[in-house]
Amino acid sequence: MTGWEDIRAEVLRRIRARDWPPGGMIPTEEDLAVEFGVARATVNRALRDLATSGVLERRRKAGTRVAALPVRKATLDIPVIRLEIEARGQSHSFQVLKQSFMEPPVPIASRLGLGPGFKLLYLETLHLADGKPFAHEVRWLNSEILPRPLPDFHALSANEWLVAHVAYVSGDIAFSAEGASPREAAVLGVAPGAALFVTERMTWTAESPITFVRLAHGPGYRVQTLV
Amino acid sequence: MTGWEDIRAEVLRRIRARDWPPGGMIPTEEDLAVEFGVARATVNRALRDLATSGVLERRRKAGTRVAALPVRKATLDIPVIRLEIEARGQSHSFQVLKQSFMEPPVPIASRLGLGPGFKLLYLETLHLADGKPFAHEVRWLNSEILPRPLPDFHALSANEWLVAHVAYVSGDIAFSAEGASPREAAVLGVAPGAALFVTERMTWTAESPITFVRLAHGPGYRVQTLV
DNA sequence: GCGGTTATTATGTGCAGACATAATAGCACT
DNA sequence: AGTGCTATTATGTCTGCACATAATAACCGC
Repeated sequence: MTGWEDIRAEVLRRIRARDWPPGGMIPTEEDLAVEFGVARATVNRALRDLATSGVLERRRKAGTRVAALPVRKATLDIPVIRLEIEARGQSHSFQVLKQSFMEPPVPIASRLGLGPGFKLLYLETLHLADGKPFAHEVRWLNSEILPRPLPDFHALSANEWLVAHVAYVSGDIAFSAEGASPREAAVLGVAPGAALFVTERMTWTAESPITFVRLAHGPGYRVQTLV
Repeated sequence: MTGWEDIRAEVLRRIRARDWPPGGMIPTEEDLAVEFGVARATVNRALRDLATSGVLERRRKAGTRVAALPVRKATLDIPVIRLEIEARGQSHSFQVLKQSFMEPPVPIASRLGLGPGFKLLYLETLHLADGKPFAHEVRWLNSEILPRPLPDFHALSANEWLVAHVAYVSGDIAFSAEGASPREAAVLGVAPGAALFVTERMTWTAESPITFVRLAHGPGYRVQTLV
């Protein structure tokens, strides 16, 4: 009956009821274990979970306190774009607009840690939801990690091919808002300068960069999450 | 020497090295426990952690498999705006531009689940970083949950006052890109229609809405996270 | 007082064993 | 074949105990 989730819920209730006010200390794991009649490990699991979600702050010896200014940790699911569109009940398709092998612009090369003269595979793709423009994708790919002959990115999106075939190690994601460039405006069918939701991703293996992607989403795009 | 984090690292290495390919099954916890010479609970901790970050998919009896299309779970820290600015080494200040008591527009009222005629406290605030406009905040507050007399939101921002005094239960956050309204453009000092990064939050107690906030961030604002 | 060493303490993590639970696979019966 | 029960199995979680670790508190010599 009293699992660690029940304990977590009860602790959360006391915090929200201000039994344990923000910034205040709460009892030790051992005290709570006695009170709830469970093992300390069970209390630990509950409190650890609340700590990772930003509700509690824990330090050895110092004890556990309720976060004064809780840093809300929102967990965003970032699915493959095809699944994102299909989850809305729409059908996904895409067109490869451009494909070439060339030197990237300096800012991108430097962010990927590449010296001058290093050429990358450039791919420009338009993603469609129910046939209507959904997002504009610009991608730079390290061709050294690709097999020969090059895979056919017209058949399977570069994203999904990479997920299936290339071991990644690390990466980062950034979100921002940017005005549509003339090119983006034309491709997405919006006015130049229109506000686009942009996500940029970089991924790496242990040694070398894999890819840089910039996805520009048309108006109305929202990323949402519960807290 | 072999803690659960080492096991997690080794499992991740094998996944990324394609020893265990996407979509494939991995050995049972018990087998791995024997192989690594640790208790099953330790393996469980490692695999559970990888499952919550989207790398593994686990089901009872069915076993554990490597996610075929890993849904990257990016965890965003959403701090109080003051801390966000101070973390950049800038100083935070704010101005309350408007404060009144009135009926919210229909879309906001309906999203908060309020009937017609229900009045809310309206607060419009400009947040500054080193004295320069940083974000424009529009907030609707359920005045029924506020003490009388009303707290002075000129001294302490509404956000921080709420965090310190009101028990919340649930909420959601959404991110989008929107063109600057004339009002926003004037206040933030940007051109009308300029792309703004907008975050909208709603929070609730168990019974009633607490607040709706819309934060419009000026150009250059980015939300970033490692994966 | 002051600075540095030592003891104490709360959390972090480990182990072995146990039972719970969900989902599959196999079997029996129609 | 199809259906429904049962056995099996991998993960989920709990207990009780142990030791590790980090940070505070107490102490001591000067």
